[in-house]
Amino acid sequence: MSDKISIAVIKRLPRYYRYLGDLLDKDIARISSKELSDRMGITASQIRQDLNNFGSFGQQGYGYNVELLYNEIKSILGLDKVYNLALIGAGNFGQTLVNYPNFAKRGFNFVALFDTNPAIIGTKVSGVEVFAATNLESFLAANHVDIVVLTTPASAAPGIAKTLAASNIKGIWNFSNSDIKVPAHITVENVRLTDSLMTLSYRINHDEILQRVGG
Amino acid sequence: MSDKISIAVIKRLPRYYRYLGDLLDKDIARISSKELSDRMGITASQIRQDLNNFGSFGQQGYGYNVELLYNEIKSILGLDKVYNLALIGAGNFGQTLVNYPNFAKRGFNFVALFDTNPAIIGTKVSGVEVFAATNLESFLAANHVDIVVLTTPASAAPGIAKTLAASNIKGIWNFSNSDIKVPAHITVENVRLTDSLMTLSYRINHDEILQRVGG
DNA sequence: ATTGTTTGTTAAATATTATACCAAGTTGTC
DNA sequence: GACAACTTGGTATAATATTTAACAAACAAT
Repeated sequence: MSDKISIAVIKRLPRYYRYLGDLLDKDIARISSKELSDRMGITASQIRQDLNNFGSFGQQGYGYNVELLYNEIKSILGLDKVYNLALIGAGNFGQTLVNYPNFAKRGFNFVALFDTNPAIIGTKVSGVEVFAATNLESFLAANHVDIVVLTTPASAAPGIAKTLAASNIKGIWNFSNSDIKVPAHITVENVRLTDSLMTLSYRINHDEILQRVGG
Repeated sequence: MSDKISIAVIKRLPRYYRYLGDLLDKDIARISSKELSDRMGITASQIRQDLNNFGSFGQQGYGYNVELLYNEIKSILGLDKVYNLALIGAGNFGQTLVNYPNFAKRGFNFVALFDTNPAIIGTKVSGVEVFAATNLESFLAANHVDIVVLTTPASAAPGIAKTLAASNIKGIWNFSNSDIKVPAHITVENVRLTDSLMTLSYRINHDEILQRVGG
């Protein structure tokens, strides 16, 4: 079942999840792969194949029960669980993430923030305290943290990565523009805003019509 | 030359650019594909093949001149130009982007912000004025804007997309969680933070060691 | 001159991704 | 309850993309 699912499939799951959520909101109870195909601009065949990586959720002659499939994908994505997040780098950008209500709504709860700036250490952001970065190691040792959100300048990232490597966190959501190295048991998900903007810049200047939904 | 470059190659360019910038900072004047390979964790063969999509920048027996290659990639990415940006949705997240100094440093200049919130219309963020969203269409008609940064809630996106479709902007940097539809002459680059977090969630729960640098 | 380096480029190998297909199970209708 | 219309699951196939290997040719260095 969970055997070598391609990364391309995994990256499509959140989009399926979003569309199914929309259908749920519209009280649509069932949907066929063909109908979903029309809405999403993906072939019905691919939709069925994607889903069948994880199990058989549909029924011949009927299609898929929207709510059931929604919950299946939710579970596949691990969104039926709750996660403790710690954020490192509580500047402008970091604070914006903490303030964003949708993460908490989905079970991603910030439990602590860390920074080196004395001006903000001791303050709270959305009710979450900002600690001195020097406390990071002991905090991670004493508290359960699943995911570290890294929003520091690139220069600070390697040092932090070393601390994280020795902790028992499970994942890093890395917004810093640095290739961080940690052991394989820690999963790193990179978000590279400047890279994304540069890619857009490239495509604007070389628009040989390779427009894709992936964008 | 600029014929059907694969998206995978394009997405590696910013990373090359970053590494070359680091080398420049360290006053390293030349580098071979082999050496770069060791630093970046990419095969030398791939590096050479990637670069040769755009021209012949190296020299046998010598390698690559760092500064020259850096500038070539800069030019390939279109970073030797200046772009006018308008941001729609000047909330927390939008303001953070406007305040981020690195974009301006790279030639991406915000010229106007738009929002529907009366409380912030008329104010300035980093010296850039916030206009009423109703003025968007006329502003785009009267001013040169290359890129629109879309940081609104998903619900607002389709309506805005319609306005943008009729404008002469070149690209959209879309942070809204919506699949926006515009004519092919407008390039859309999506940044999906929630999708990224969901992908991380999935990988944390199914870590079958498919750790990749792409992350 | 000669040796060692290193590129550019073609070719081969691999991997990935997407599509087509159809038997078999359901639904809904008459 | 039989029949027609749907629609899935799964396999097979096709298409595409990506990566690696290999090596002649060009250059550097001494």
